[in-house]
Amino acid sequence: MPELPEVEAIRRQLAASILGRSVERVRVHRRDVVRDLATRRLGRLSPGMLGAGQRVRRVDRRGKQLIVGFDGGHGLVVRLGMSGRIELVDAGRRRSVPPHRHVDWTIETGRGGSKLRMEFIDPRRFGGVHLFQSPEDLEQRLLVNLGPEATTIDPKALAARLKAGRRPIKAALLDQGMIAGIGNIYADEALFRAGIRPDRLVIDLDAGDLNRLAKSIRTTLALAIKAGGTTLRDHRLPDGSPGTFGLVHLAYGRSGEPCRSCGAIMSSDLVAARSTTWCDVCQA
DNA sequence: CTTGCGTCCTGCTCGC
DNA sequence: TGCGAGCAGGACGCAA
Repeated sequence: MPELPEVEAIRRQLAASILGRSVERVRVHRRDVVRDLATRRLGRLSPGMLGAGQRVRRVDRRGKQLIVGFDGGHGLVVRLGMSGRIELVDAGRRRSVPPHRHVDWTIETGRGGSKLRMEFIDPRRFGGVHLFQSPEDLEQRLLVNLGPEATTIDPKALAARLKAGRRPIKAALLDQGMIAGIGNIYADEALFRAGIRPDRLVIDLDAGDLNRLAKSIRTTLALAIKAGGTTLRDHRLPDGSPGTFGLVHLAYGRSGEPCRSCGAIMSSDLVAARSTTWCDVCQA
């Protein structure tokens, strides 16, 4: 499940390979993954709307969203959802078509005619490709409801955003309008590192809690990005390699196992309708 | 307004 | 061994 670290690791590989390159061809194999209101506004979906015939001018990220921009300021936002991934392969290499490959882009590399193929693959189809017409359209329509970036969150911004909500802190962390980029894995990891139980109500957190939480969010995400994210099953970097952060998870997926800090058996339950794991001793 | 819950979708795991 | 139920969850729509 790609969260901020997975998307950022993907973005870095992608940018290194396709930034400044020309898109020769775009093929949409499943129209309904191109989910965009703009499509309806603009009428027909054309390859040019997905970058065909243009250069890649930006490869950015906001929260969990991957942003690819083309000449003229238009572009697309890839949401990976649960099982989505971006694969980058040599277009000349013979290989079987991966199942659930919904869109692919053929990209010129400028080196002796070899070409790359970028593929959007998403079995569960919780993800999709959203089109924007300009940087303003991107900001105002696709990114407008996102809170501040989790990678750089500070205690003040965190407190201002959370206010005094009467819901579990984990539910607030999963809310992209509060902070952008955190999902189920990194919510559990950050809360463990901050020593805060996931079911603590936001209103019950004090300044010390928020300080530790903001810091743990930043450090957890930084470490995870460096590791290429967490590969449970689906996540792969564009070159096919897995992320290795799962090897050093302290909370997520460790229900019933000994706490890596104190040795107590890790507890788990549903919080915010998501499976949640924590340590009763280390988190208060 | 805030919060909570059902829905989408496929593939994997588990139990009988 | 085979098969069906249960589970995983990001974002969104709707209800209270």
